[in-house]
Amino acid sequence: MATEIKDRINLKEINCEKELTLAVIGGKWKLIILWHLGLEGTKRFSELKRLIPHITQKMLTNQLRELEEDQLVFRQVYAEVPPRVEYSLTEYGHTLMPVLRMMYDWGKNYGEKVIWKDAPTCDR
Amino acid sequence: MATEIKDRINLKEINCEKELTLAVIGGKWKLIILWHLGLEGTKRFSELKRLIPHITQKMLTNQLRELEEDQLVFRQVYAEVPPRVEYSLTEYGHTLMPVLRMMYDWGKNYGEKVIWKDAPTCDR
DNA sequence: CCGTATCCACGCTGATACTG
DNA sequence: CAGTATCAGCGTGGATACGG
Repeated sequence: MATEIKDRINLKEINCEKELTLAVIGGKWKLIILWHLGLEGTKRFSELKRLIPHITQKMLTNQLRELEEDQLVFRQVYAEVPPRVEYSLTEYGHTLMPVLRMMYDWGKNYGEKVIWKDAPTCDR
Repeated sequence: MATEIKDRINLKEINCEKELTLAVIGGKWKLIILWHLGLEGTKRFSELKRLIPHITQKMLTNQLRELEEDQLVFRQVYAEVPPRVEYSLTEYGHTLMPVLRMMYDWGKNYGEKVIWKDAPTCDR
């Protein structure tokens, strides 16, 4: 059974609304998932799996379910054989993109200036 | 012994620079700490402890150490009795504030529109 | 006042195998 | 193809006690 959204977020004992944001995007794989869906639009489950090689099937399902509960991701199931499921950002999900872009920029600069000279790069 | 910054961040297996940002601010108490230091300036250890009631001494120390290693927080020790230690944002730490403010705004709206009518409020 | 050290519980995550 | 189910490890964080 999927976790109730309030429960999952209450567990984090939110001190401030920033932490709500963190609770929602803080999952280990959520940023990449949101990034792909935001920039490239609708993706099938298997496409996401291929785009994020290191993720396990279990975690991809898990993270997508939570994002769906949090109303950032829309899940479209087609009653076909073989089954087809497509994921996309909800309207509200799109409002996160400026935040992610800012995090991207800051992280990029931080990597270059503070951590590595050869920071890892992701397609943008 | 404090964890080496690269080690701690490498453990997260960064896929993209956004996740670097997340690795740096993702600690359970780091957002509130950064927020207080960013808006209100220099704080003593005991002041932070009072401002963040639920945090344990161990975690406050821990989170501050990591923020210091990540070069976001500056730690000033005064050789006095009783000892006095003051924390403040580094110059680089200040560059995070726009990101935090954006997260604050998004989280606030998200709380109001999606989760609760009566979202928790933090001083701003 | 500002920490460190130790112990421990819990939840997140991964590996693996199975199903409609 | 797109999932569930189960089991196990390990890191994160909390409680508590002690130290300079």
